[in-house]
Amino acid sequence: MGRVSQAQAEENRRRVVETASRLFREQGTQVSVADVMKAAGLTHGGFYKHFASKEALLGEATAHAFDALTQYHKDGLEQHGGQRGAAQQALIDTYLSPGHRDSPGDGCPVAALVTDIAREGEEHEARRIYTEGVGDFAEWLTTEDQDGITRLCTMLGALVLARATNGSPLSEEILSAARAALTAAG
Amino acid sequence: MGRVSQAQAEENRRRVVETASRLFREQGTQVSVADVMKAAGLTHGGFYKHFASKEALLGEATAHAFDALTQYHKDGLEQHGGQRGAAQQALIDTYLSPGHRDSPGDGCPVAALVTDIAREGEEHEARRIYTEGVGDFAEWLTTEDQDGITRLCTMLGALVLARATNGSPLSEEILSAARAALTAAG
DNA sequence: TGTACATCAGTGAACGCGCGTTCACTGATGTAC
DNA sequence: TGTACATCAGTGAACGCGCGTTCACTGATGTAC
Repeated sequence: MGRVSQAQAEENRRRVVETASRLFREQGTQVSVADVMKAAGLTHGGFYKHFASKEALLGEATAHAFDALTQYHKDGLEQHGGQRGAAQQALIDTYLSPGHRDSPGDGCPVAALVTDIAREGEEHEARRIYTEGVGDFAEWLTTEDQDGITRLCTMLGALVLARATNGSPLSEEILSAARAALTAAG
Repeated sequence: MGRVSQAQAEENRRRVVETASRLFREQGTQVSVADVMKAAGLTHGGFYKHFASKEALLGEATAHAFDALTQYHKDGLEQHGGQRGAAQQALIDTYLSPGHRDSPGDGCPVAALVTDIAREGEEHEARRIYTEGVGDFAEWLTTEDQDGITRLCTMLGALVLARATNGSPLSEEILSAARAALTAAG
């Protein structure tokens, strides 16, 4: 295959970032460059025409996932006619659903990347974006009565625990216990 | 070096498991067999005299960490003269301290291994032990008024989030917000 | 208690493999006239 | 609008390296007499 149009190249790049964003959340950041490129329908050699390094891709993939999260929050608010409380409750129910537990690839990046980010150096671009995203999410969850940070901790803790115990009845118990707690105190 | 006494061999094996238990919690399960052996003061070649595979080591290392957790709970209860509420409150304060955040290697295995375990197959020994450990921990945290599962979710969520945002002021905010919430609702 | 020898914990080189990254090459695209 | 040529996105082989695992070897330990 020879040269490809600028529009096609741009589209390919976008698809690589999107694919990486999904695979990193699904399988962790140790997914290989070759795996990402293959899943995006390309060969691995061309990777460095678009990105300086795998680290740079992680930065962009993280940013992409958090942009999607922000958009998701906006859409949710709009769907509930701007009623914050209703949008929050809907988010909580979706967040703590078996569906979200079973598809980390297009789910919450705060939960999916939490351990990988903790192990990256503090100066990493992905970590800066992550920290900012956590702050935004917590703010979004804040109510008159309840601290958003604590609510986020409970939601995220429940999701990652439900994933780690998936296959055991305990996994469902975790999701419903957290859902009940966040709904009652809401 | 030639053969080593049975007592020495047993001691070496114990040290490998202990070292692995620490390194897996600190850096994740992708720590290499060679790294573990080196940190235990041995060369990597002898590893397979003691363990069938790296997976088997992960199983034993996970079991070791959860045994230590159980012991920690028992000790805590004893130190507070068998008063469950006081022991729980002391645990929560330690759990959500910067000290625990900064030393995952000898900290809670539920938090340190959560993502790695989620990515292991459901039939893995380490996962069985992990799930059992989560159930025990949740039971230990239960009070008359509050569900232990939810409390565990909040604690664990706060700890992993504080680790991922470490270096930012948000990290300390997360710890103190969760501490306040878990103390007030006790 | 001493002696002869089998055992086996630990060593370090080696195995095939996949990693992140580089590079010479291809040939359609983009551009200068 | 057509033609000639430079550009460069994508390919696939190759790089050095570290991985999990294997193996021939060493020599102190454990045991049989």
